[in-house]
Parts: sequence; C-alpha cells; structure tokens
Amino acid sequence: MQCPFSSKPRWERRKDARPQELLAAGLDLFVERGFAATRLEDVAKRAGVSKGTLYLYFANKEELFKAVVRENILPTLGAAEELIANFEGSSADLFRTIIRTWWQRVGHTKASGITKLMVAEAGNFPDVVSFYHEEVIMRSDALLTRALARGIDSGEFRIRNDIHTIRVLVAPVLMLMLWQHSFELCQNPPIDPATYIEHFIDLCLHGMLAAPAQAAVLGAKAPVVC
Amino acid sequence: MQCPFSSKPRWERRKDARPQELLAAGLDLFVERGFAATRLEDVAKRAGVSKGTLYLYFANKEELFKAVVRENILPTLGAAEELIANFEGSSADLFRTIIRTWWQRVGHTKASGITKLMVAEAGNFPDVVSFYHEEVIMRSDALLTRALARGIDSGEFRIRNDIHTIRVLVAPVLMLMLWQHSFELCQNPPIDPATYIEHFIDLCLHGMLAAPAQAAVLGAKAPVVC
Amino acid sequence: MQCPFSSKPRWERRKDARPQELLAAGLDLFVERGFAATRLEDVAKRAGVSKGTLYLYFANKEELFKAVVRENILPTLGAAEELIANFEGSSADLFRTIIRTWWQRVGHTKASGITKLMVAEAGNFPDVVSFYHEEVIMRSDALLTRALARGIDSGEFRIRNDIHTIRVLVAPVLMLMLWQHSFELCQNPPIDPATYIEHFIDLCLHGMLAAPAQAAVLGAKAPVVC
Amino acid sequence: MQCPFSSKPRWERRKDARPQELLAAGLDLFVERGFAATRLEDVAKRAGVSKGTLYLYFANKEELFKAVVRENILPTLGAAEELIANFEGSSADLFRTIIRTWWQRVGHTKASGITKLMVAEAGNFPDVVSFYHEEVIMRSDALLTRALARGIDSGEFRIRNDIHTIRVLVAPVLMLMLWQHSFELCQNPPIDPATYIEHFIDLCLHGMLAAPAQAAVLGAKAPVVC
DNA sequence: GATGAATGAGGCTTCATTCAT
DNA sequence: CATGAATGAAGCCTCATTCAT
Repeated sequence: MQCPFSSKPRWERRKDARPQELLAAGLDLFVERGFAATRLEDVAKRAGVSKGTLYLYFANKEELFKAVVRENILPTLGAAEELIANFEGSSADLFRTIIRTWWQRVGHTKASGITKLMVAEAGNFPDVVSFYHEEVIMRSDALLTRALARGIDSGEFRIRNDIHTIRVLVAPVLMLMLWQHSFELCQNPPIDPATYIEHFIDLCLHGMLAAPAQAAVLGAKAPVVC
Repeated sequence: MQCPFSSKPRWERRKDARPQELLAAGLDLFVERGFAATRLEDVAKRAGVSKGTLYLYFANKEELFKAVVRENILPTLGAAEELIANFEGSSADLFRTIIRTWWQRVGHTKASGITKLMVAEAGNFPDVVSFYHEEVIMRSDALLTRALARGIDSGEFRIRNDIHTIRVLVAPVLMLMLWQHSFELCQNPPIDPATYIEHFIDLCLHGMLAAPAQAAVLGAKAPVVC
Repeated sequence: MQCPFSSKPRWERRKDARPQELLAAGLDLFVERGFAATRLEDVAKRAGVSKGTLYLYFANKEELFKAVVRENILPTLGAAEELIANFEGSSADLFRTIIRTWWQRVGHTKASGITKLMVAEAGNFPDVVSFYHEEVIMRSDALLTRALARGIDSGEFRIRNDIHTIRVLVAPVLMLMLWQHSFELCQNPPIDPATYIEHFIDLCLHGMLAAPAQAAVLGAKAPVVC
Repeated sequence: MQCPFSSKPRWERRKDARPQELLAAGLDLFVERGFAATRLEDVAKRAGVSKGTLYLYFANKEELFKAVVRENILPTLGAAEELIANFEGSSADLFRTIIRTWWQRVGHTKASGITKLMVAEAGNFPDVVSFYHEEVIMRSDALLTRALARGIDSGEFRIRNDIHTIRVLVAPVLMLMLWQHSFELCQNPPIDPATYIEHFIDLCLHGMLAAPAQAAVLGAKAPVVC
C-alpha cells in the first residue's frame, strides 16, 4: 500500500525531454549491441519510461534507429569546414588542428559510436548508410581534400591529392572511434586516445623513415605509386 | 592451443564437405547481416542443406558463429611471422612486403569480413572478441613491433616503437577490410585496394611533408609526442 | 424499465451535449468497424473531444457500447404499437402502413446500424443481444402477430399466424437495414430502399403466382406447410 | 516424467490435413467472434496445433481470413445453375426446389456463417466483401432472375422481374443463415429451419391475401409498384 | 544421416485505461 | 472539467530449436 503523503507520482509528464532521453538511450544500446540485438524494452527502461511511451515519439524500431543516426551526425562538420576556410598558419598546423579538434568534438563523444553502427549495419540499412556516407564521409573527404590542396599548392606537402590518400588519412581516425566501441572493451592495456592522436599526426607528417633514407626519396620528384 | 570461448566444440570435421559449406555460408551471412539478423534457415539454404542438417554439425547458432570465427582467423599469421624472422633486405622493403602480402592473403579474401564481425559483435560476444584479440590483434602487434624494432635498431626508422604507433599503422589496413564490407556497398567511386595499399605504404614511409619542412624535423633527435 | 445488461449505468445525462456526441460517434464507428476494431481514440476524435474525456462519461469501452445500443433501440416501437391498436381500415393497409412507417422512422436512420451490430457481435455480447432480442425482436414479433391476427380474424388474410411466418415477414426488413451497412458499400447498382419496400409489400400481399395458379390454391382450405 | 513405452509423440506430421483443420477452426471462430476478436492462438488450439504452425500455412491473420472466405463460398452455386438450366416442371416447383436445395447444401452447413462474416466485416474488408458480392450475390441474383423469367415467360408468375424483387426474395434466405449465427444463440423458442423454409415458400408463391382480396388484384394487369 | 513440420519463447506493436497537469 | 502523456497487458509474428518421418 502506498503511503498517502509520500507524493512520488507514478510517472511524470515530460513531453519535451522524452525524445532526447530516448535517443540517448537508443544510441547507447544500438552502439553496444547493434540494431537487431537491441530490445526496445531495454531502450525504454534506460530512458526511464515504459515500452509504450517509446511509441508516442517514434513510429517503430527502425524509425528510432534512423532518428538516432540523424541526431548524431548533423552537428559534426560545420565547424571544421569553417576552420579550413579561415585558417592562417602552416598547413601542417592546420592538419594538426583538424585532427585534434575532431577528436575533441566528435571522436571523444558518444556520437563516435555511430561510426561503429554504420559499419555494423551497412548490410541491413543500406539507405541509412548511404545517408551517412553522403553527409559525413563525402563531406570529410571534401574537407580533407581542400586542406591537402592548400598544403600542396603552398609547396608544403609532397603528397598526391587523391581519394585513396584521403581514405588512408581518415582510417586511423575512424579506427580510433571503432576501437572505443569494440576491442577497447576487452583490451589490456587500453589505448590512450591523446597519445594515439599525436603519434598519428607525427607519422603522417614525417613518415617512418629517418633522415638519410628520407632524403633519397624526397629529392625525387614524384612519390611512388603502384 | 585450445580456443577459450568454445566450451566444448561439439562439431567435428567430417570427410565430406558439409561443415565447410555451412561455415562458408555462415561467414557470408554473419558478415553481411550480423549475428542476430542472420537466420539459420538462410545459412542452411545457402549451404544447400535443410535447417535440421545444420544441427547435425553445430550445436546451436552461437557455436556456428564461433566456428566461423575460429575457422577464418587461424591461417592468418604464421606466414607473416616467418617472413619477418627470415627477411633479408631493408626494413622499408620488409614493411612493404608485410603489407602487400597481408592484402593478398587476408584482406583480399572473404576472411576479411571477420574483422567487421568482430567490430560489430564486440558488445555481444566479448569472449569471442577477446579470443580474436589475442589470436589476431596481439599477434599482429607483436609482429609489427618486431618489424619496427628491426628498422629502428638498424637506424632506418626514426619512429618510436610504441603500441600507439602500431595501432596507427594497423588502422588503414583494418579500415580497408571494413570498407569492403560496409560503405563500399554504397560507394561511388569505389576504392581500388591496390592503389590504397600503395598510397598507404608511401605515406607511412615518407610522410606528408616535402623536403625542406621534413629536414627541419628529421634533424631533431626525438619525434614530437603529445 | 431497467436495462438488464448494464450492471450500473455510471453514465448520466448531462445538460451539455457531450454524451450525445460521443454516442453518435460511437454508433457510427461501432457499426462501421465492429466493437473490437473500433478504437476509442477515434470515437473521441469524431466527437471532438479527447480520449480522457470519454472516460468522464462512460466507465469503459463496453459501457459505451451498451449505451450506444440502448440509446438507439428505445424510441422504436411505441409508435407502431399504438398504430395497430388504433388503426381503422383494411389489414392490408395496416401492413403497408407498418412497413412504410418503420422505414421512415427506423430503417432510414443511423439507428438501423444497430441491427448490423447485433448480428456482428452476437457471439461476443450475448447479454446485449438478448436485451435487443427482448426489447426489439420479441416486441416486433408480438406487434406483427397482432396485426396478422387482425387480418386473419377478419377473413382478409389466409396465412397461418406462426412465429416462422413472422420471421419470414421480418427478414426483408432486417436485410434492408443490413444491406445499407454492408454490401451497399461496394454495390453497383445500389438498391433503392423505397422501391425495395414497395416490391416487398406487393410480394407479401399477393405472392408470385398469377391468377389461375393462385385460384387453385386459394380455393383450398389450408395453406401448405412442410 | 514420461512413461518410456507409452509412445504418444508430442506432435504428428500432417502437412496435408493441417490447412483444412486450420480453415475449419478459423471458420468457427471468425464466425463466432468476428475477425478482430478472434485470437490466432485460439484458432491454433482448436485445430490442435501450436501458434507457430499456423504460420507455416498462412502468411498472417488476414490471409487466413481470406482463405476461410474463399474456401467456403466456392462450391455453392454450380449445382443450382445447372438445376435451373435443366429443370422440367412448373416454375413454382423450380422455386421450391431451389430454395429447399439451397438449404440442404449451404444454409444448413457451417459455410452459412460466411454470410454473417461478410455482413459483420464489410467495413473492414471491403475487397473481400466485393469478392463475395461478385462470386455469390451477383451469381445468385442472376440465377434467380433466370428462374423468375422462366415463370414469367410461361405466364405462371405475375411478378415483375426486377433486382429489388430478387433482393426481397433472397432476404429471408440470408436472414435464416444470419439467425443461426446470431440471435439463435439466445432465443427461445428456437426457429425450425425447415418450417421457416416452407412458410417462406408458401408466402412467396401465394401471398398473404385470401381469395377474395386476391382476386381483385390478380384481375388487374400490372402489380402495384411504388 | 537428412529433412522440414512443429513447437513455443520472446520481441514488436497496439490500444484500453489511468492519471499528472 | 478536460487533456493527452504514460502505462502495461495482450496479441501478432518470427525464428532458434526439436523431433517424427
């Protein structure tokens, strides 16, 4: 029996906050377990509501999934695009800044899980993945292409500006996000993201070779390609 | 060595090809759809047998999954370990050879899908992922660490031998496998793996900077770290 | 008279129109879709109120249903009973008048849908149907029985006064109501109720047979029965 | 614990018999309760199988419903059509024969419940009802129209051959089927179908009026219409 | 062994009902 | 009073697993 003057209501009316709470819960669980293995009851429970409440805000599981993706990829790239447009300084510094900023703003956050989700569900949600591809990957490609072009034009960068190079440069960034949501769970010792980022920047800018070997190549005109 | 996540591998190799066909079908579908979204009836159909037959060879869905993983990670690393031990030539050439060979033997094959599977199912099968981590990731880490050490000791490589560097170096390789089984499905234009590989090798060995900027840094003793 | 299937009619008539609007909306939807397929939210929406308001007037879905039935069967038969008691003229005219008046007052109105509802829900609400049976069917049986008796006593009618005859006579009337709420929805060409009514009256009064054949039978004393 | 030599299997393989059993169970319950109020678990239980088995034979609830309807309206009319084509004898006898035969073959059987189902679900399954309308109602209309024409051409029938007359003639037949599955459940005394049928035939053929009144009308040329 | 019919637990979804606002 | 957000029981449907043939 309920104590009559302990007025904890059985539920509260929070129409405005619910969708965000559900999206946050959905993000967590979809990232952790994937789409099919996530039970809506668990999402609801984590958001602190009942199963039925979820359906007041999202038509079905798939719509929740799409909303989770949409909600977490939008705020990403505007800042970086602006950064490139206005940056003054060396292109090496621009590269460092892009990567570090990206880590602060995206890689570091829960939104990074979306990357894992896209990899994991590519086969099941081709249209969602296409959307992500256009909104995120193609835009970052374009963004990095511009940054590289800047360095090449100024004579700072030797590298060829090519989609394959872009993808190689993006790979460690993506993998760092994927690690956080996969192998990191069972890893010893864990990766320190900041150190990883700095080693990545150093490697990309200077390469692995020491001065003498480097000199031989860098004297040559064109980088070796297939 | 006993697989740590298979409590009792009820499945035994048989002279006939059935289990192999089931494993191949399972690999295809698990990689494409993930564990939960894969229906055993589809696996059986693709292997050309009935649903019931599958249970003659595998105790249940999870055992099939584990067998698929086990079957596709074992033959990977022995050759590479031998390669390093016996390689004669520059460490840059060793690096090139390791990467190119890896692509031929693993990245190029269907087994590459296992990587996607491990990323996707890390949250649902931590023990399987741990096994994969130990058998594949830690062994490749060790392998690359030895290759780097060889180049550093000989004065060829300037880079610090550190787990974070290793992970950065491995990332483009892993991402290439992941691309094949995710975004590649909806991509235009597609990545050419061979070009990607060569650009990756070039970037890692020489870095992005042109000769003058490079010289300034390479003259310094230690690479910059966080 | 107390309705036997409403244990306690929680609903009270109010000065404002709310309950009537809800009853009207309920009638429409219950008739169109049946009890189980009717959503209370739709009833409320059609009545222009919210879901919660419905519960201020009716204890639950079943009580609304019963109220809808009750509300639409009561005003039916009083007039007809009076008509018979006071009618002066031939019994054939009485019959015509009963049928035509019934069509104007009942068959023509939305209340006719209740008949469909009773047929459709007989298995789910036996007590409601029993109530309808007593209040409507048995009273019309009695009413028609009196009208027939009048004609038989006066020598106008040859027909035997029997419950089966009554039911046969009532059938076209009931079916006309049912058509309006079922097959009429998909019919081409539609039935014209007035024509239907007149043909029905003509057929009942005179039968199908032409004069010669008719004479042979009508000369005989008793109508043929099974 | 199960007695080891009492070899009652937990289930039997009866691929051929299942659909019919499920259709029969579905007919019973859909007729009794309507579409929405029928639970598939109950259908399965009545057919002696489990819930899942139902889905081996019917894609979903709606398909089962449609199959039930289809299965129970097909065998109806062929025989009657043939009867009319070949009948030798008076048209009054033909009429009697049609009605009596119809009762034996259709009205008497469980298939008669389909009529109730069509009335009840007309609003929810317009396409199914259209199908029923075309396959059953329009064909019976045509059939009766031919039978009436025969009698009119021979001078036996006085009645006008008109769709409204047809519908009036069909109504008692349809209502008899509807009674069986609705009010009959709560009725006292029950209707005897055979008596009902004979009274119906008598009424239609001869009408209600006794000889003198009859004569007045039957001498006139045209029957009275609206 | 091989098959695929049969099972039934479990998840998605609906909606009658409640209750905080 | 009125609202409509929130609840949760109940029903549809799927599919891993079993087992009669």
